[in-house]
Amino acid sequence: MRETYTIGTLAQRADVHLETIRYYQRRGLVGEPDRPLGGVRRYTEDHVQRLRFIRHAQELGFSLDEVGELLKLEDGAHCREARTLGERRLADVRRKLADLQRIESALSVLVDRCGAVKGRVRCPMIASLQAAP
Amino acid sequence: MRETYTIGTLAQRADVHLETIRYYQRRGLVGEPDRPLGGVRRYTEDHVQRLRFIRHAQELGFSLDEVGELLKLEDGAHCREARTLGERRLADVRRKLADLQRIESALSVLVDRCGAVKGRVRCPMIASLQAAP
DNA sequence: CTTGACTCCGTAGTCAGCTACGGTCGTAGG
DNA sequence: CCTACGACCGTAGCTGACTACGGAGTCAAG
Repeated sequence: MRETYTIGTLAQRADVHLETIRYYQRRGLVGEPDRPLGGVRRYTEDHVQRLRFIRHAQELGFSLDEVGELLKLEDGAHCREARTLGERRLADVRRKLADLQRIESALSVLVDRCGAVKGRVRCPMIASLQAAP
Repeated sequence: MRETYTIGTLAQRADVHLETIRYYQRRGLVGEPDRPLGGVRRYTEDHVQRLRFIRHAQELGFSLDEVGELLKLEDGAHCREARTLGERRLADVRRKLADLQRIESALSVLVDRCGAVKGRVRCPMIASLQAAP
């Protein structure tokens, strides 16, 4: 028969903070098993899986709301919907990537110029921040 | 003589929300002029400049705490310190960039695979989220 | 001198994703 | 049976950067 865990053990096995599990339950991402007449809930390997699913999705940048959407497609039979979610995420990631790349190049120019400065010249980093709109 | 503005006008000229200015004041990023005996404070072009400085720094990814540090170097005479701040920021930006790039490539592979799927095969996106740790 | 727009000020709410606290109850080991 | 350790539960706090609200005061135009 299947092993079961209390919430603390589940937290350890899935490497997720206990309070985080309770938080996910409140958000409806993780189901709570019935508790036997005022007893203690027992979780199964399915719950471990689900917590891993959530973490994997988060690692790809999905928000918990989006994770909720993905969990509805858990049976793997709605690939088009999953793809749409992935595309949205990808678009967002690419936007952020472009932003960061602009920042990276601006910043590295400034840092380099600060390194090249000799004597009492106005600091290029500060000067750039003071520049017109 | 110099023009002065009330906070609302300052907000318009610097294109910053009025409450944001008050927030910056509380954080000590922007000084408040004395108010003449229970009257209304009057701001100058210097304040507009400072708000722009803050926005520029934020656009390079500096946090408001870091902006505070930068503002201490406003005279442009402490280039080494400014450079150090810039380097820290740059390191952080590059870390985030690397993270996002990993996400981008993982996600684009998955989206592509979802696009290539024919028939009733298990959705690659979902399958990947369900995969082992 | 009144009206109405604006300022001042403190406090509280927003977003996301947790994390913590504290009192009460269940339960496993000795 | 007693004692810990943990589960349960609601609620509150945290981060960062705002944004909103409400009541009192000020100021300029008409």
